[in-house]
Amino acid sequence: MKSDRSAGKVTLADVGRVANVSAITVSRALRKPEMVSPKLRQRIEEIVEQLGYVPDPVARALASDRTDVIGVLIPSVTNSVFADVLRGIYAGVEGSPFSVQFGNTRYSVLEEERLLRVFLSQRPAGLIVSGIDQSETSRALLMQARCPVVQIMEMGPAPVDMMVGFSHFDAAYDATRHLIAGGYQRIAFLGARMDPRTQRRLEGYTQAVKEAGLFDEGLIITTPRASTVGLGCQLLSDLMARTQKIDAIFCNNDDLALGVLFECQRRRIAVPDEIGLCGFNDLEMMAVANPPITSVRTFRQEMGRRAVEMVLARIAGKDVPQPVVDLRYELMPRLSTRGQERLRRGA
Amino acid sequence: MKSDRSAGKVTLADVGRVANVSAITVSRALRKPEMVSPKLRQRIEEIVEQLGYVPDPVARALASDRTDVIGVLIPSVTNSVFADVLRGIYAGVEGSPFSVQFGNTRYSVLEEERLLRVFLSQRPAGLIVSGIDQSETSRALLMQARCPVVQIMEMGPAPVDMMVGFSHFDAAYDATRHLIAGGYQRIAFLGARMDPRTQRRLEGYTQAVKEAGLFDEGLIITTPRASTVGLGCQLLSDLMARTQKIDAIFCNNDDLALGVLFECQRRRIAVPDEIGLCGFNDLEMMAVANPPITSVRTFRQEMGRRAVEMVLARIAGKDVPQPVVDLRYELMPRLSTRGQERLRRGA
DNA sequence: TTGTAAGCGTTATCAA
DNA sequence: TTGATAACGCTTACAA
Repeated sequence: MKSDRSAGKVTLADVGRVANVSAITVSRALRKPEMVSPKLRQRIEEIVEQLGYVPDPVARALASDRTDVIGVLIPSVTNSVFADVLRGIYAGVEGSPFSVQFGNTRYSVLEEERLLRVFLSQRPAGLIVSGIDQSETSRALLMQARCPVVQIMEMGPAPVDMMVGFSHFDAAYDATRHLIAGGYQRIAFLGARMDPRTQRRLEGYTQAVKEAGLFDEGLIITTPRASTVGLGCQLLSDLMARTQKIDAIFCNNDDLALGVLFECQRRRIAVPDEIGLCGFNDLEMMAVANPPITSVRTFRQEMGRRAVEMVLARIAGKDVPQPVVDLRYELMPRLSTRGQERLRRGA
Repeated sequence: MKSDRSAGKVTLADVGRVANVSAITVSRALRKPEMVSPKLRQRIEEIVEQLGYVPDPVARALASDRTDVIGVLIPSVTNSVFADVLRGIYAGVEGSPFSVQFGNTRYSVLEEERLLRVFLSQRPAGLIVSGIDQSETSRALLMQARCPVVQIMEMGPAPVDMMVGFSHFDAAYDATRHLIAGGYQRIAFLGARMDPRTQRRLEGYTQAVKEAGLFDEGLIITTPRASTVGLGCQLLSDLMARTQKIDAIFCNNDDLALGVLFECQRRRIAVPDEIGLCGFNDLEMMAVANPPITSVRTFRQEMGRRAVEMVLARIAGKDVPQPVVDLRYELMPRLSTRGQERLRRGA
């Protein structure tokens, strides 16, 4: 007599009983069909169908010491950048037997460490973590992890295992070069949140303006606050209060850029004729804003998809020929940075 | 001798061995401290610390027939509305021993049903599902679920168990009344995605304009495509191609509204003087757009938080005095719908 | 307050 | 190709 705890639950043994075989044979018929004779296999499949047997992932996990869960650690659920990465990750596991478990580190290295311990104690099939700035301990935990690990969002010299991302430094450097090439001389930088990736973008900007002899610390405004459109408005106000002598603004992301655009509209500052404007990430709205806003396109969904692909390949025992993938970025020049050009052309 | 599968893993039995007690006592010391004598409890805690014992959730789940996982089924990971709900859900489980497992139904009732089966087979501690339009089967599955269930995002007459949301019909009705009260006569409706919630908003709009004798089917444009800012631009173009005789637009969400604003700017259509504009959800950017855009504020994070609270209360065996919570909405009138007023005042 | 015994549903191991 | 047995680490039920 079955205990009432397992009320109604159909088990491998139940199927086996009906099929007159042992539970393990049913298990094999489902997991490794080639190990069971075709005739028996078919019979078992029918009975499974008929009884409505559903494998129990918890029991499987305990017995086999592994799960079908890929752990994902990201610093934010609301930041649309990470929402896009998540979408890519979802697309990646789609159709596979694997599922995804997220952890929100809230930009905290310590919280990341804590979550990592929790995740690792749960025998993940794979681990995807954001960035390359883990704590020493986290890094050690990841190195010891008995599953594939992918670091996403950035490129770095010492991958824990696998890596897919792009250089935020280079991306910001190139965007700034674009502004300089367009004739802008007084290029401000607006940065929010200032997580490691934002920091690197600031470094890229700094290097570019320094090389061009255009560096001015007074043109850099940063805040630890999370970026929003409203913050973009405010940072522009702060900037204008500080100095009127700017002719371009590089925003560390598109939310800020949109806010800057709105605030410019309100202040009757012409974009791009008086101020050039460049965002980062190339959110969908950038291309249809008025004017369309120059941005740096990043491949966020692709990043998630590739990370999952790499994990799955490794799990499948396949060789991953390219364990470090640089997805690059693409500068999307639009009207918002054509001010100097137009002026020169006498527009 | 321990098998090598459990390499290095510290178990309850290990702790018990060192403490000279049985495994079950250690288990109790950790889960129900009041059942173990203070002295022993403290000794056990020390040894746990010292040995670095971490409870194994998989084994616990198998033995106790329940997990600490709250399943969440949402139709989209990218839609910022659901991203906000997720944030609320995260905030809700924060600090509790519970974790969250998401499933993305991609607006498909069938996919929802499939995921529901998967989730239910995993003994969730609770279930949070979106909307009230589950399939018959899903509904039956939910009714049978041996865990608390919360439907979020909407209000409806027959909750499966608990419910927290608001009436999309009422919200849209009130927003449309606001436009009518402002003197607008030819009010268009722009709708994307057309999921059940959007449909109900369309119904609310329809009722309001019909009551006012302002209904005109030609003013309604809908598309199954997902809403984006770019789509807002395009729908405005479609609308203008169809008729010039409109003086206000109610967009079924803020993305569309923003696109409409940009497109109006491009076409030199003055908002609000020529066309009034109202969005839905009141995303952060609405308040800082140029002009600020009227919208209907919805309490998305709050919805997630409350849903989790209700689940946790029920798990804790507490009575949930209010199993159906209507979070309402708030009309946020802004400059974008003051056109007719201003005209009347001769502005 | 503590312990014993018996599972939970599956898979690994070894044997037939 | 199939099966018997023993885990996996924990908790429930019952006993002391």
